[in-house]
Amino acid sequence: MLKKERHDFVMRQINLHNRVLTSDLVHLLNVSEDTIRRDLQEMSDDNLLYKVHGGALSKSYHSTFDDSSVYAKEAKIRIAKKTIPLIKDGMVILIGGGTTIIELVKQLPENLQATFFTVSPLVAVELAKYRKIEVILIGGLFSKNSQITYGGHVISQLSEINADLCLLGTSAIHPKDGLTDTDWEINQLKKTMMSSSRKSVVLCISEKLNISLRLKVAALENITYLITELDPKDEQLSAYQIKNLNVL
Amino acid sequence: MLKKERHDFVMRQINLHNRVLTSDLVHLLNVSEDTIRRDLQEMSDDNLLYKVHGGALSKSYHSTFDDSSVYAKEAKIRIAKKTIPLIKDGMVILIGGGTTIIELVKQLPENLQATFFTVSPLVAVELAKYRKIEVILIGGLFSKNSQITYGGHVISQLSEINADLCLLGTSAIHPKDGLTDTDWEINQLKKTMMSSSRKSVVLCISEKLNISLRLKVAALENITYLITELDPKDEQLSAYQIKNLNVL
DNA sequence: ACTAAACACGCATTAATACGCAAAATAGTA
DNA sequence: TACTATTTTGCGTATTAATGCGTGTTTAGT
Repeated sequence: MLKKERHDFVMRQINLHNRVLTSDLVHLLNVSEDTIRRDLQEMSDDNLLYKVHGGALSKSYHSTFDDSSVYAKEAKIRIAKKTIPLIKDGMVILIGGGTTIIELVKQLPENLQATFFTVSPLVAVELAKYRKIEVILIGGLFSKNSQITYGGHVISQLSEINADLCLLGTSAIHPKDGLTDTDWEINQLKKTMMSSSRKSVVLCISEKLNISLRLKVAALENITYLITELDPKDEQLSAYQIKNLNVL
Repeated sequence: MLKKERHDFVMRQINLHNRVLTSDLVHLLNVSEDTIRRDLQEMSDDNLLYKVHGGALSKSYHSTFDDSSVYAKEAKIRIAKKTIPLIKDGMVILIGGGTTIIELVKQLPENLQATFFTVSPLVAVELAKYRKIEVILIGGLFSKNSQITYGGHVISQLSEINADLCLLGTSAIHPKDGLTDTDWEINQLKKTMMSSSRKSVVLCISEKLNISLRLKVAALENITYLITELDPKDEQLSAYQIKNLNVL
């Protein structure tokens, strides 16, 4: 294989997954580590990628993506870490939008093999970086506010799905009022997503606890897992320790 | 065998396989390495192929992945500027994916009021920034390679639409072979998009000119506008000056 | 602070290339 | 046809590029 072809291959991998491992390339291209390293070095000199120990990263990924501005990122990563054990190979999963969900997706294990349905383009793009994950983006009207698709078409598509797990971010949760929201469309969406899957997981940073908004999405009883960044035994969570709801 | 015949042979090989090895050509054409090298050098000088150590590559192969860099950005903005007058208030528009299209979207006038259908989440997100634009994201399987939705569901949705305009980026365009592509799914998609709209606009940076790939999307005759960053009178475009095709 | 993996460097080997020149092929002309 | 001018080709030789291996060093993860 010609050097230029290798370079293009690497660029494809990087555009695709935002990262490549030297060891993978060695295996995929059947050349020595040195050759790969020299390739990466050269491409790095040409400003085509960002070289790191063990491989290389997409330049754009590294510069344009401003992770730092994500609010409460640490907490969201803690939540993600606790959520991942619930996701198993072969599952069919409905996943919502929002920054907590995006953070979760970024933490997924590299070799997870699963099918994800989502209404969020950004989540779809992020999920697409995983080689073994199949992504289905539910189409419809695109909401400028919430950056998700909505509308009757979306609802009807969602209701035809039979998923194992439903992963949702939270606007507000309250011991008595359960899961609530302000936006009618999102409300409808979340309801449908929950009723289309066997189990539902609600990801919630602690500051959204004990808040109640106007539109009810679901009662606490209908949630299977509630995941926050807090210790499950934390007293802030005591009001949520009810039957059938696993607080993690 | 005459030199011209050898050149044609090489071009066929390149259009077919995207590459040729010097050593293969020596064997296939029964001439010395020097002759092959001189041939390749000559064709490279004529901008017909991209010469590398060990052989030569199709120009399209070379130019496929320069997207992430700012290199072609100027050209893309020029293209966008020329395209905008074609877009009028009230139109229903099908729009594809790709960086040229993204650049176009970024240049749209703030007050444009139109309805856009797209298969690209990234384009949808970008379009959503315009207050008066309605965005419909066509849902389906999400392609990791091309970052667009594809599959039967997408096609059937698209075919129900009756749009005024169809805006497409280009993989390759050729005076005889018309619009071509390598990827089957994208090919299907583009075909459907074009047949679902009254007029079609092809945005094409000049380095994609005179390249032919394996799968045919459309003949030149079926394109309404071809827009490049070049002056319409540029000689590189003379082969595209045919009836019913407006070169801008 | 320790260990395995990842890395950089120099070197040898092989492959690919460029260059000059002479033989061969081709084209043009009387 | 014969003769010359021009182009094209192949070969020998020198040069350059690409690759893999051995060595010692650096790095990341625990």
